[in-house]
Amino acid sequence: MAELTTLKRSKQRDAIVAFLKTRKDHPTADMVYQEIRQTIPNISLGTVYRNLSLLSDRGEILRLSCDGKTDRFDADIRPHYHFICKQCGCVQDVDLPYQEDLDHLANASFSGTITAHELLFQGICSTCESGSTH
Amino acid sequence: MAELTTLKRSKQRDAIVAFLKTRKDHPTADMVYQEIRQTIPNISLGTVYRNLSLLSDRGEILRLSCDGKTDRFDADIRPHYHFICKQCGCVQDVDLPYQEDLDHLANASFSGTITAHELLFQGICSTCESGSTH
DNA sequence: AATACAAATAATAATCATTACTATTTTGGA
DNA sequence: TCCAAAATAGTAATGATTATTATTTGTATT
Repeated sequence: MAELTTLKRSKQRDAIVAFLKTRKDHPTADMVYQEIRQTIPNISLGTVYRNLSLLSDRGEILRLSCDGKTDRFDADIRPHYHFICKQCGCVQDVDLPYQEDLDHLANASFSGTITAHELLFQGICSTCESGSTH
Repeated sequence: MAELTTLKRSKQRDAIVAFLKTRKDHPTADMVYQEIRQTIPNISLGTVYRNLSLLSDRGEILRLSCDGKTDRFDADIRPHYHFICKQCGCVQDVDLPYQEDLDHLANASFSGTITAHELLFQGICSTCESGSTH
């Protein structure tokens, strides 16, 4: 996975990272693609996927699997939790510090070794709550 | 999603549920298919997918999205946590009660309404630890 | 600045998991 | 037994992602 080859910069990869840093909604690969096309019209979708995988393999961005469907990407690599709205499917950050004690608690009765966890909250986002469309 | 149509029994669906109840490793749709074929040789993969979706929509089984790739299914519908091995990818149950306080903590600083969460632990399973293959 | 070579790209094809379609069969109540 | 709804097998289609390949680009070295 994470081969340690020498990276060479490309304006495509730079644009992908720069775009991700402006966003807090954890875009999918296709959302990144649609956005970068505005400035680099002939960028290939494969290039977007390859760079997103390369960057997350190297730990420069986070890959999130919130629904079973498409992965999302996050330029904020600090450990933090996420929320997904059951109605509109939007993904947001949750302002709750990483709970290390969960790893200790779980390890106590686990046969292998637990080193980390991912926590995904579910519910209804504020937008869906106000505009009652159900 | 969850249409409330009258169910009619089928030996295919019965076999799927019965099989899932014998397993604690949260099989994928294809694993279910491969197993059921042993007793119902001409079962269709589409039938397996349709029934797994139908059953999880009705809350009779759980659908798990542990890696970004393929969904897994669990006949144990009580809220509980899971573990995925970073080395072999196996999925196991974690013996830790559902932490309701996490939902309260997260809600305190959240704009919408959080009703539940999913928690996935990561690390190395005991099998990978003993057989050191790296 | 020119050279050289590895890395990156665009474009396309291929793969994998999953869903949709359709004609036929099965189920369970009238 | 009869019938309509539900379920099925088999197949085609979809959507997300990865692989392939010929060409282009970045950067270290002359």
